[in-house]
Amino acid sequence: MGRTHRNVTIRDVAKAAGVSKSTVSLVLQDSPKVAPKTRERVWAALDKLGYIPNAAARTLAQGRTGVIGLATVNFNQKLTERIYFSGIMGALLEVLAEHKYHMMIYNAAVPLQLAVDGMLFLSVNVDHPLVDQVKRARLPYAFLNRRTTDAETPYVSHDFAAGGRLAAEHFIELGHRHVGVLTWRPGIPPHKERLAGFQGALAEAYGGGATCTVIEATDLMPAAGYKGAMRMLSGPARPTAVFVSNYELLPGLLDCCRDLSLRIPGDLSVICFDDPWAAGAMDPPITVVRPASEEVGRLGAELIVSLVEGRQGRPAQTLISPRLIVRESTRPFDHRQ
Amino acid sequence: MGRTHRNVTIRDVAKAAGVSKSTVSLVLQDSPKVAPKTRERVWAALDKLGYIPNAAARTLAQGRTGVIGLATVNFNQKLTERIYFSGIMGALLEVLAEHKYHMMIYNAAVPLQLAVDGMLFLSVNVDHPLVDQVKRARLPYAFLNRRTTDAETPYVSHDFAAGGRLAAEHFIELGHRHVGVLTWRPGIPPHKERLAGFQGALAEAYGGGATCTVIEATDLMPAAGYKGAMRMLSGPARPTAVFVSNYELLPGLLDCCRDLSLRIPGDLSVICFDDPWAAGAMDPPITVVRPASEEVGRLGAELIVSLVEGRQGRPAQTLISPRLIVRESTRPFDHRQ
DNA sequence: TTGAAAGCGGTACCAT
DNA sequence: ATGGTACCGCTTTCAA
Repeated sequence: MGRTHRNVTIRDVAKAAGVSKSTVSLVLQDSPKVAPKTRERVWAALDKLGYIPNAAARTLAQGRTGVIGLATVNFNQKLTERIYFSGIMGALLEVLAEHKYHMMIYNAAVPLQLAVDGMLFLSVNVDHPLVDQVKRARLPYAFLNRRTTDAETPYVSHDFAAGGRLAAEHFIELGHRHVGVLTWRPGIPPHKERLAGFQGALAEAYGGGATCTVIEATDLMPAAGYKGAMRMLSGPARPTAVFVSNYELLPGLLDCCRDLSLRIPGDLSVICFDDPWAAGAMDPPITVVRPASEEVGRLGAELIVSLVEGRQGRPAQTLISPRLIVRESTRPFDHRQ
Repeated sequence: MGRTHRNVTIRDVAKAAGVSKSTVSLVLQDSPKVAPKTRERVWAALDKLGYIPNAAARTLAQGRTGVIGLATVNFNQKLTERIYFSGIMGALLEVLAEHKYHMMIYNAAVPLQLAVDGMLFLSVNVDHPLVDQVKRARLPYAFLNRRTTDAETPYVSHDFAAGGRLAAEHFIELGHRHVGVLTWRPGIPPHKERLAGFQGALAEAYGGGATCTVIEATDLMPAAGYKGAMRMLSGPARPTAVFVSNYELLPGLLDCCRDLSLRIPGDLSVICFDDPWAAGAMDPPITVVRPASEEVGRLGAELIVSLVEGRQGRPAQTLISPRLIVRESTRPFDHRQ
């Protein structure tokens, strides 16, 4: 399977068809300026020799690749298994395909050979060195799942704060005053914003008259979720409602409730950020705040394509609001408790 | 963000440093043949001008891209959300990065511009037109999640039949004789093999002395799983154990059991092919046959790299056996029932 | 140690 | 309608 023979080039085809390179090139581009008879002869030669165009040569000549890059800091097992990855990925690929673009995946671990017309940064911080390289190459780019403070840098992200608010407001409506948040790395933007939104809504509704216990899991393994949940739920000042800020912590929480014989939603209301697989088929079906990852993917793809193709149509900065999906893990606070 | 200015080329750098293109090229490749002083001058110019190499030009000159392609027939929302996709993807990206390759994703929906050193086909049938194109281009390639009948075509896949057998053997050990399989499209290779393995083991153990009800879901939506499960479980000849051949059908089955007040594993033992998210945190934790997707990704990446680089090290055809993970959804058949 | 020049495989302009 | 030819940006001989 090695590359033994030289590949067939446009030149070979030209010779075989008895025409010039230019003519073959025109035929390949379906130009109307070629006489039907010539066209046929060229096609025959193309077919017979099994011509396959050389993408690099074409790119070099045209200055465009027909490829959009997707870069992230760490494409690894953990990342690709995360729920938001697959959602975004599918939408990106669908929309890019509609616009006739392929996608190249750039791993920050590999020295990057820029061979794309534009770049999407997925969950990459704005000040990452990768970004500089792309800027220097003068490639159009946009951020996904990250927002920026300036008004120029294009991005499509979730309104994480709105998501947090949604959860808090649902709890508030149900009369819960003693609530908890199970989170992870509350310092990084997406989690920080969820928490801020949640606490903001709480403060607006109750002023200081509510308690909100924030527990930070040490990592995203089920065991860490369990331990965090245990810390929150085993004490005397147990909250009556918990917002799980990251879906990967949910199984641990559910296990913990089972072990403590806490019924959901009887003893504890639960909202999960993210709508993980089978959340609706769990026992009980879990109320979630669902970020529209597909939407981010879709708009992100449209955005980068419009930037690449120089259309200025769509807004360069978009924030998508998550949706609250009420299922059966939340219920009104029972004052007789 | 348009491409206004021309990009800095090796030629500009050469002029700025007062040397020739060749010297700059040598410096870029860390060649020892350049005098230290010259090297420094060139570096300074490189830096000052913010030079970014043009990948297409380099590829054209060298005949290699440093990119491996991943092609599938339909990269869409549904696919990327499938459990095996993320598992394979993560492993592929990790291993390719170790070997300094990026990955290009080819969507069969877009006319394919071959700009890679080798191609992986993910769940693409061997006779698909895509494959022909790649063969004609004389690119090394390998199949993932598909096996071939000949002895040459390289592939890495799961031993789906072994997976089916594993499930059946577990049921047999537990004394179940009346079993069911909830499947989908039993005609396509991966599903066909699971079913064949399952039924084969059953026949070996019991000869004709067992009943195996096979129900085919109409699609992979939860509702279809529910309907299929209902057909299997609501009749009088209800099996005592069910093998769910596709994880996407599992939620429907669980719902159905709840509605029919069938306890798992008390009234029904359940094994699921695939180990979906939170299967171990469900109530009860589900016994599964887990295909080693990461392993397929890892070996697939190693394989294509070795083919591209002309090393003949590793076997070209590999089948990975799934593992049975016994949790709490299976138990011995109770003859007093 | 450095430079000149010939490709790599296309595209596109300008003649004819 | 077709052919000649000058690029596109980089690598890689080959001479000097």
